[in-house]
Amino acid sequence: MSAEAASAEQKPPRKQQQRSIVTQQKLLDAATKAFSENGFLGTSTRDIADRAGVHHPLITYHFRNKEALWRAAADRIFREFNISLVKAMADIPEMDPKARAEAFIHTYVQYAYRQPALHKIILQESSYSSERLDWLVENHLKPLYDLVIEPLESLQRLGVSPKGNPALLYNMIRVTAGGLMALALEVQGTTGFDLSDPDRRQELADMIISIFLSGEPAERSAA
Amino acid sequence: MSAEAASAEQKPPRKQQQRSIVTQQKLLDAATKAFSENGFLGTSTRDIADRAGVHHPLITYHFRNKEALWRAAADRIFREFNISLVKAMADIPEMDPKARAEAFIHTYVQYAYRQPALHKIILQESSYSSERLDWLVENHLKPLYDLVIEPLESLQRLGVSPKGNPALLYNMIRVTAGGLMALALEVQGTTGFDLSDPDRRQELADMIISIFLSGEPAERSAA
DNA sequence: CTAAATCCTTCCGGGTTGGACAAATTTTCA
DNA sequence: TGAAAATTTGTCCAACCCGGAAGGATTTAG
Repeated sequence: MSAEAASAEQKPPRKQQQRSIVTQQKLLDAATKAFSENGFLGTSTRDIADRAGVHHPLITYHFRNKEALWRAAADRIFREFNISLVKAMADIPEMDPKARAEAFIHTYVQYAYRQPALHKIILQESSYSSERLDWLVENHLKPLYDLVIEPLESLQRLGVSPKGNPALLYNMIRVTAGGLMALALEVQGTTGFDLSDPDRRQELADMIISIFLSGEPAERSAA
Repeated sequence: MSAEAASAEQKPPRKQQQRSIVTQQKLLDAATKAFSENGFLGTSTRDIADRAGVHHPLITYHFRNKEALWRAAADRIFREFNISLVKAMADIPEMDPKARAEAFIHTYVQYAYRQPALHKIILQESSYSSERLDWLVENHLKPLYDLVIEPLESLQRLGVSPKGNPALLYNMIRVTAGGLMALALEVQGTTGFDLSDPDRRQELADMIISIFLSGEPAERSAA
């Protein structure tokens, strides 16, 4: 809880106050929601400040400007997601790639529900090319892909995962696990399937696993 | 080519002029792109008019207001998609549900590429509940779902499609076929997979089929 | 208690918002 | 061909919102 929250530059002689951290979080939360709903261009800094219940000049104070705020918000989402992944992987032995893949999918489904912005922001930025999309790809999406693609290929060789282009396979998994969460409202309306129900999310995760990892889930099958 | 283009109410004593149809189309095209990029709130009518290369008061003239324009644009997308589906299904005998499912997937992939707004608009409107989302569900999404869900269940019973909640299965297919197109830019950047290449789309469709319809594609395997 | 960190208030110039309306232009049809 | 209808244009509006700057008030750390 010392100085680290993205605004420190050198060595601040004073430590960051608690309330400052709180408002930064509130702003990041609000920015995340707003940006994922209306995209970067469609979102105004004032809207963000309003959602956060904070005066809008605080954005300029804590983050340099709108662009930097977007970056900070996106950064946090993907960092947190990575942390969740690392945490989930920690227990599982490296020589059990199938179990690791299952953990990956469970984590993905859970995180994407808690934080649907994970996909919505990608979606928003995929509408047209922008420096933000490039930044997202370079700093978060590509690194994760590079990390995951090799184990996935080995799962294909083992006959656990379906054959075919691994990049496609990766994206299909990603989109069924996370992309569906971005559609939760519509899915609920159209099919009645309620993704806000934990059991239903478990069902989804299990189904993804059973489809993309052939056998049934290793231990936590609960449908 | 008589009166039918969404603004006719009773029996107009004069027929609609050709140029009027053209500007309506231009406006609908522009609106579709703009709304799918920036959502309803994030889009201004002036932006739409600019994209269409048309003076903005024409929006008020041809469509009543922003809301009605959104509705007309969404309506056209989903109608056209339905037409594509019907056309694709026409050839295929009703007693070959697997072939029909394959045609469904091919059509979905192709249409979602040509018109990624098909998914982007749903995505945009799924961010928060709105009358527009309700309208979308009631008038387009639910009807399609109701039409497709029963054959899909029978495919599951036949052992062609993987077991599990059919609503989930439907959405997984939908999202891998269409949702990926909304991410085309990002997929290209992250994995190098180029969805603008027809062969690649064919590869995707074939892979979806091989995963969700067990066997290999009936006749048009070309990967 | 004092100086730094944080927050609040106010202001800015300007751009944009959705929509209204009358005048100009083009097209249809008698 | 000419008059009426359909369509387009140009302009106006009143309001509101835009991102950001600046300085004074308040809270907090040390």
